[in-house]
Amino acid sequence: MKKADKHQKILVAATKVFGSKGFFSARISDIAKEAKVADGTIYLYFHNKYDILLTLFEEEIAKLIVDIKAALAQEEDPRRKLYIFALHHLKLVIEKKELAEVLQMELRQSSDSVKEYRITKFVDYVNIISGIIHQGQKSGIFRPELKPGIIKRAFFGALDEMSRLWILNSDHSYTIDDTADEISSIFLNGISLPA
Amino acid sequence: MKKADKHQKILVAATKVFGSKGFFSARISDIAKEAKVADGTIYLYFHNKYDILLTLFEEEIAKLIVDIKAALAQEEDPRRKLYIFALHHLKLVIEKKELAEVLQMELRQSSDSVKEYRITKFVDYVNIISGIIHQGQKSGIFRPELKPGIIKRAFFGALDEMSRLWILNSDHSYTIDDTADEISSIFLNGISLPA
DNA sequence: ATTAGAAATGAATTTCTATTCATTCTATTC
DNA sequence: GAATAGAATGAATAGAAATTCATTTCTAAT
Repeated sequence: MKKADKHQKILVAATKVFGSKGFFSARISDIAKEAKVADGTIYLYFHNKYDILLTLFEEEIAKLIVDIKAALAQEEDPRRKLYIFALHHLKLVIEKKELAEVLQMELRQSSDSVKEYRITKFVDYVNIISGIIHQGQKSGIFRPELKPGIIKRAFFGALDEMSRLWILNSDHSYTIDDTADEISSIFLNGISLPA
Repeated sequence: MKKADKHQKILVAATKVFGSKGFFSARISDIAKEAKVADGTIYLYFHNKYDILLTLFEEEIAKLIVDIKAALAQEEDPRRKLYIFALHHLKLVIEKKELAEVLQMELRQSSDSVKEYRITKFVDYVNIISGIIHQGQKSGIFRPELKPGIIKRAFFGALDEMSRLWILNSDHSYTIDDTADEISSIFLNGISLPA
């Protein structure tokens, strides 16, 4: 097995274990077992437990950004773009459940040391939303008085919360497409009827 | 000092410590020190570390529900109610920063054991939102085709994400009122201009 | 003032697990 | 097929903290 393969294999295992038990409750030996390597082997590829989490986070968000940007490039209309972003984000939850769980956690971990780091890659991701909003305001489609900085957070928060619902419940009354549609519709048109 | 006081004193200390270091990185001895009691004393009031977190969560959410319901009772219009909910939720972040941090974490902790429990009280809280939506749909103010179950999550998610921003950043460009206003405005009216 | 019972203490114990490293395995080269 | 270097192993170590409990301190009733 190539070196890169084992690195990857450990990351995949770690994603699974972190996703199900959470970072702190996850044991190195759990990850090792899942990856079918010895405990010590993990330290040939990562500095320590936390390093596994960070690497995971970095690499996966980077992939996500590439994917979503490619999908958005196909589309001109900011309204459609918002929908596409929602769809992509929610798809992640279906296709990479464990990863989604890890991201959710990692983002919230309130430990001062974690607060420091984190940011960079994730900020890039969320800024894709404000880019869309901005474009829509420039072309006169979105209300100009709204602050992209708030909207991006609100939109991301809404999606993130839906993801959590998906992860926690197993019922799944709604499809991904319906959910993406409803969320983007709420943001685009609001919930009030015209007076 | 009365027994109940010490119970409370430990909870307050725990809120502070959990909020700043996170549940797992928080030490019982940190909490003891903060509460100015001996380590062992904590075990006279709580079964274990996790029990502190759960109690905290339960008691505080219960208070929050009472508060917010009282505020809502003053108001008839569902649109105003949504704003009031937002305002109250965001105020929590200002007034009880540490508590807000604990709630954020606790909600996300993905460890199967935690997933089990959690729910009850928190569900009650979020259901206040769907109650408002429902009322608005019944009285013909909100679009009837939207699903309250999704909206409540989206709305809560948006607020929760704003809270996180507040906790993480110290810049705070916007006031609480403006933010509550903007978030509820987005939900009520959407971001698109009339065609 | 005495004292029984409750409450609090914090050093000692126990448990748990991340990390290390001496040893073993594997594959490549001559 | 022996030699060598790189990779992998997993038992042993070390450190950290949750929890316990023998002892001390406080409280209030008589």
